[in-house]
Amino acid sequence: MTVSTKDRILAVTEDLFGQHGFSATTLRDVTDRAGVNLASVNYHFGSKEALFMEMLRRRIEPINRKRIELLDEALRRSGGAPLSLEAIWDAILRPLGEAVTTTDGFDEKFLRLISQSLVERNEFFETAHQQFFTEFKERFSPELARSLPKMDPQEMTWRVYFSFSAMLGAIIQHQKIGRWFPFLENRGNVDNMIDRLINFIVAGLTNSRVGEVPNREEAEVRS
Amino acid sequence: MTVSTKDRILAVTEDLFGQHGFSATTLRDVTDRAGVNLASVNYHFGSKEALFMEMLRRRIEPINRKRIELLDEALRRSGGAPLSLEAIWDAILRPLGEAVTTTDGFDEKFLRLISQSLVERNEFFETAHQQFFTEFKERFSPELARSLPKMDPQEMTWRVYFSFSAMLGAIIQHQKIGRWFPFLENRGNVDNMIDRLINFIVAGLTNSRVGEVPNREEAEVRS
DNA sequence: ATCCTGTTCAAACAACCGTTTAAGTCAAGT
DNA sequence: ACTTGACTTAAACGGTTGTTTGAACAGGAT
Repeated sequence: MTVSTKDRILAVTEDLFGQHGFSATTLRDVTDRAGVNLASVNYHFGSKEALFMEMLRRRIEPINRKRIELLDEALRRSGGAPLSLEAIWDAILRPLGEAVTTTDGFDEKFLRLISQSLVERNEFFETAHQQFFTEFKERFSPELARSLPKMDPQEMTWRVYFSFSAMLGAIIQHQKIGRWFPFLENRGNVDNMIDRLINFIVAGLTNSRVGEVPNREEAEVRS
Repeated sequence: MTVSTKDRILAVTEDLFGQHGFSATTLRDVTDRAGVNLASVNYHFGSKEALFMEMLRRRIEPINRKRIELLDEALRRSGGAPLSLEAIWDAILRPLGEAVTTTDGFDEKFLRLISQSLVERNEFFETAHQQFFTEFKERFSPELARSLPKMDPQEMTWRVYFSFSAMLGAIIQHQKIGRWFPFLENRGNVDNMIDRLINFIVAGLTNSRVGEVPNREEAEVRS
């Protein structure tokens, strides 16, 4: 089976963008590695920018579609009753987890691609992420509010922000996890990491303490 | 008072690197904006890479130095007794907070600089961050273990990883906070955000639940 | 006055960038 | 057989890149 020039270019672009970012990736790098002619990029995509936009769009859209699907499905099963925080964050994290999973663990190339796209200062890259967040605010935010009805909205917003920070930070830093914590078990198990991340996030969201940090010096005994 | 050519270059480099990253920042951009001659970069720093390394080194080193100082100080006050988790994370987060604070709130330029440096694939940039983590593992990690003596080391490591993810994610995503949550109060208050982040992290670290997510559908009632 | 050292300057260097061009290929449609 | 349209190709385009060069400048020491 032969792969089309277009797909060959897109595949290589994913790799190189994840490794070096937009500016440092040259079209000659892409076309040489893909084994296609330099001009075919401008022929099929119009420009370098359009190529990278198309590459990112193809990767991000399915994830967000799956997220909405999982949320709808959970709501259907609950009969419209408020969901558990675990179910909500499962719908957010599991499609992302699937997208970054290969047959043998994490897809480091794709993780780097996401990291780069989050930092890249470019109109499309920002609107692409912005688009997910409007979806999130409209669909997931009300569900979180229904599941934590007694929480102050301002406090809730901060905690949701930190939850997202933990999620995105975990992705961005993932390539360093092996170097930082070489003895960590289950490093390659995506579902295991997501389970642990959900536990961490839910604990932060349901924390009973509000306001300033007491910041006494001595430790209280904790289990 | 006149500012030296070297310092003028470094200041502009910080700005432009934060805005566009390493590759997309040209030396002509830097020297034009700084009002100095193009060749002065290679004269004072040797190369473009060396310039960016020096720029980052000058910014990161004081933060890590201050972190160790705060930890030592807290241990002196506690007489060597185990510290509260809040005190430990205060030592980690407060120097970072100071570094990204100007007279009127967050220093977005510097936040972007850190974000870029975390994703940039470059030998020095990686060893610079690596350096902090060896320091962290040798000094902060044992203190965390002393403060949570009953916790399984593997579980602890995962939670520390997520804590760092939340911290770095909060920095990287900070530029988007206004667009995502326009009605969020206290957005510009650095200390306030750090207080909230410490609460979030400590809740995640002290979470009593371990293992797989139960993931039932209906919400339990939470305060 | 002369030399020395550190710095600045305009100009040029070769290499590389994204994009365009025009000719060439090849299979399907008539 | 001929035409059409989609695609590929090598070569060139003008512009920009980081770096180097050698002359010019300034100020203190000899």
